[in-house]
Amino acid sequence: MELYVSMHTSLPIYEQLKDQIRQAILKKDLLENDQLPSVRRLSKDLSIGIVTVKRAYDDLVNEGFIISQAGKGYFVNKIDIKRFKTLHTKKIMELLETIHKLASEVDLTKEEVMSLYTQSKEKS
Amino acid sequence: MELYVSMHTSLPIYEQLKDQIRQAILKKDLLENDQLPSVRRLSKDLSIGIVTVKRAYDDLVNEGFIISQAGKGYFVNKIDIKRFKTLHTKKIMELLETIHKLASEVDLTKEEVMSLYTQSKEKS
Amino acid sequence: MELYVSMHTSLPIYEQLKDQIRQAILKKDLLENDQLPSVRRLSKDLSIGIVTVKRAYDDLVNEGFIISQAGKGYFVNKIDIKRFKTLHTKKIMELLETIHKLASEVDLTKEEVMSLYTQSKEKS
Amino acid sequence: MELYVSMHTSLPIYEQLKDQIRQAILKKDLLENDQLPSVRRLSKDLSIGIVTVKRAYDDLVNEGFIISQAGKGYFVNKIDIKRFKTLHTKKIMELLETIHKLASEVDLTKEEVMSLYTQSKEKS
DNA sequence: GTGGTCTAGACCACT
DNA sequence: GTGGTCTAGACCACC
Repeated sequence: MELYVSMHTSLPIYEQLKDQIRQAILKKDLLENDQLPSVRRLSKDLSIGIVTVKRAYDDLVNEGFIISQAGKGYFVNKIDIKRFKTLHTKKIMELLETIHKLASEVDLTKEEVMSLYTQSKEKS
Repeated sequence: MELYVSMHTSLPIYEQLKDQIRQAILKKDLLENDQLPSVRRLSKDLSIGIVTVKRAYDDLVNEGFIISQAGKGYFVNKIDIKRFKTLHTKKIMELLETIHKLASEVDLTKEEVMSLYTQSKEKS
Repeated sequence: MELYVSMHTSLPIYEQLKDQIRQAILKKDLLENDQLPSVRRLSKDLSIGIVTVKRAYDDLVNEGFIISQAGKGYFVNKIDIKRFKTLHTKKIMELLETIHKLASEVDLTKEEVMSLYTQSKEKS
Repeated sequence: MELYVSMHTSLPIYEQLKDQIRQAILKKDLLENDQLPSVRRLSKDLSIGIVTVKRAYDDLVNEGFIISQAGKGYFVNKIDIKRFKTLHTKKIMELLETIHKLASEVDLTKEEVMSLYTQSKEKS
């Protein structure tokens, strides 16, 4: 798998790494039990700090995407994609309800909110 | 101003009060320095607990809509409605970006998110 | 973590709790995702009312330090301490500008304002 | 008395007017019962809207600096400068206490806060 | 078990 | 009179 980082963005490096690895797992580019590059190796290849890589890996461990095996390395965890999607959709619903409340306070219609959403998609 | 609460809704009483007072201020039914009903008075009039009224008032103080003067009462604060709307829209944009990120992780299309939003509107 | 409250101070109990928990998070004694004592537990341990504990926790949720998960408990939120300090300093600057305006209206010199600040420090 | 407004500032025009008139009264450039320029006159002289002038005058009436006499105009009110100073100093003390609390949360020393104050003075 | 909401009192300090 | 704080219960829904 190919990982890369950009210095020309406000997104922290470890977040960039997390996003890519998460995506790779969800798109099945990385499969269960696949080993991730070692912290030192990735640090060298991308010319970034060891701590930064460690931070990304640790976060992903916390999120349940990967597991750490002491002395061996980090490996892709078994993911229940269905459950993952359900949780994500639930989170999105919650955010939408918050938005709905905020929107009603400033009299924004559904169409205006959708237009804002399209804008936010184009930005990224 | 007329305030009322309904027991036949899932919306907490203090949220109902907050919504009504917030709207009254935004619609200029309540003007700067207007005094709100005292906590005890409103508690009696609506047959609800003192703490419930206070909870609503305190939240509105936190949101900057009203101010409290110990020993005198609660009063409508000076609000820059334009600034308020700008901040609100900005907050909505941020939430939409978070949603966009989450949605891309589970391959939800714009249309599917829109449909979820419509659902969340219908619930309330 | 050890929490305690004193009845021999004018500082409200919930403010004492908030201060201690906030400091613990900022000093990294409490880390992301750490669980706080349950409302009932802390209420019993400190011999204070449930509502008082909840008031402290809810305020900290509002400030973004912790999050609540219904049915599970309160947990330390992900905090960007740098950003937090920047925002705090900005807020202080704004207050100082307000003070500056007020001070100029009553011809208070910088030294007199400084002296008032020292007094306010001694009170607490 | 000379009044002027600048378009090259973020401060609303009516705030600029209020500041100048308040200052004039406190510096005794305007004395009790002095008549202010009529709303229409000032609006023409400064090439600003009637509503803007009215807004400034009304705010000053609210603050107790001037009074409106229907059909005659606006006049400087009797000001208890001592009381005014006391109230202002009290307000400043409150703001300083808020600052003190914020400062202690981010470990800012008294000296650093004072330095920020000096900066805010230089900006204006 | 947990938090979320609500009630019905109480006492204090300020105006 | 007012708000500010606090207690000691209660019921619900979620996990």
